[in-house]
Amino acid sequence: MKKIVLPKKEDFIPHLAYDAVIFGFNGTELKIVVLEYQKTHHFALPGGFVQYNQNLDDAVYQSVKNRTGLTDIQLEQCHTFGNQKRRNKKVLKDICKVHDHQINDDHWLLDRFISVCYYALLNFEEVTLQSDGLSDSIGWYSLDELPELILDHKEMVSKALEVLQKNLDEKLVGMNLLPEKFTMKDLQTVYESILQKKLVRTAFQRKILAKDILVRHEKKYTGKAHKAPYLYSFNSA
Amino acid sequence: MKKIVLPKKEDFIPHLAYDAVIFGFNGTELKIVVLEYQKTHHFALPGGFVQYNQNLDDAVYQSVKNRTGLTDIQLEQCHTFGNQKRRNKKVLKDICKVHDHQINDDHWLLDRFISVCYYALLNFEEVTLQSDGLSDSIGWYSLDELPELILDHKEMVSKALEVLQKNLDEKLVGMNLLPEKFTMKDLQTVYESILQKKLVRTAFQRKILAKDILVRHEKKYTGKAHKAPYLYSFNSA
DNA sequence: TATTATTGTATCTAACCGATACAATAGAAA
DNA sequence: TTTCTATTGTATCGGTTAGATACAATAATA
Repeated sequence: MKKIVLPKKEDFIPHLAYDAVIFGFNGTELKIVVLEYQKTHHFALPGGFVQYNQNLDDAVYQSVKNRTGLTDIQLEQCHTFGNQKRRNKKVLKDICKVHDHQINDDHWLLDRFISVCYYALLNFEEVTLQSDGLSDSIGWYSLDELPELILDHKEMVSKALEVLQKNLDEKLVGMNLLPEKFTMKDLQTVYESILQKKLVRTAFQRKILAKDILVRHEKKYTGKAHKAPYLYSFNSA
Repeated sequence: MKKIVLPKKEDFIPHLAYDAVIFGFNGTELKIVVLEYQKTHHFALPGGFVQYNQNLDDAVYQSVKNRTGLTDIQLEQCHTFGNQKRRNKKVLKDICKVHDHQINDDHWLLDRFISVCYYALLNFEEVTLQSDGLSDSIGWYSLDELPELILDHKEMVSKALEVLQKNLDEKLVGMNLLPEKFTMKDLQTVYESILQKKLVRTAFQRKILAKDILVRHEKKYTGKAHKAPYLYSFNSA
């Protein structure tokens, strides 16, 4: 078991954390990044702490970038969770125990934390997930197959999805979740997995085309025995 | 000039504040509460700090309650402002100077603060505004007659209004802004001042009545020479 | 060449909104 | 009392939009 190094108190604003619900689309369904603290069976959203000389937004962006290797990330703030019971006592102690690391009861990470939750949208295919210094494993999970998450992280996922749904029609959400070129069906599947309901194909196509946000390219021949769909890209770039 | 007492470091979570955009409706237009630190010409949103054993939401609620004397308040979180430049140095020093109060450069209130912004909706007529220990004056201001506000408080007002607009159709916003009984015109004026645009009278009435959220009561005779409108109340209580 | 699944688009209908019209007031003016 | 005026409540017409249905145009297979 590798030695772990906890974040140092003097580097970060105390009692303040952030967590990110990182959404990716694998072509079929929406997935989010969840990490597991090794051997402890504690699952959590990726998160971190804010340095004294760092903007909150930048801290979150850096963290998501480090976790995923990507720089093209759509970040939106969802909600700040400030319940006084938000503390990591058991989780952190378990982690330290597993790693044979001494931790005092008055360690700053055992205190109460306020956490600002963000969602991130990015291109699933380009991601290579990186574990961090706390030596955890990390992976993609479907929304309906999430493991039990620590603290209020489950609530964060709900809130993130809720905010994402509200933003869907005005924020060109597909842009960061899809590859450069995609079919109308791809886009519809993205919408359906975010809204968690089926959409009417013909009405969806009509509505999206009327928005005038797509450029139509060549057809995509999949080898299947039916009419080939057009490829599209977003024209807003 | 009265002696001031600054909040004590040991009572509150450092670097964490909240601010509230308190909306009231005076029958004609939307107003918000702004306070002025006496003689310093610094105007600010009412805000405060979170105690170690206090939920964030509760802290904000208590603060708004203390400022307004009301308990029936609709509170919604808008956004958390985390720019590293958010510090009150000049403002606080000016206040202390005016009050002949010594403050050290390393005072905790001079540090960087992250602030969680909320909006509050309440019944304008029932409010009696209370100044607080920092000995400031406090009053209602129209959105289009706001004085210059400290830090990013102007941005907070914009964000609050934006979130309020988004919530307008699903959150029964009128309930806390209007008295128990009100006319259709009153409700329409509330909607118009929030959305900052004129609405079509007949369509508005039709839409609201179709929602089935109002109970119709007796007519309201204003003494004017025209048909008297009905009074309504919300039925969701 | 016929078959099959899928795509792109047109058409029909129901719901909804803005615009318009108009009757029903409540009080003032004549 | 009668007339007048401003406002309110509601009905109706026309345009827009979404769901439902229909159907032609494929791309590969049988």
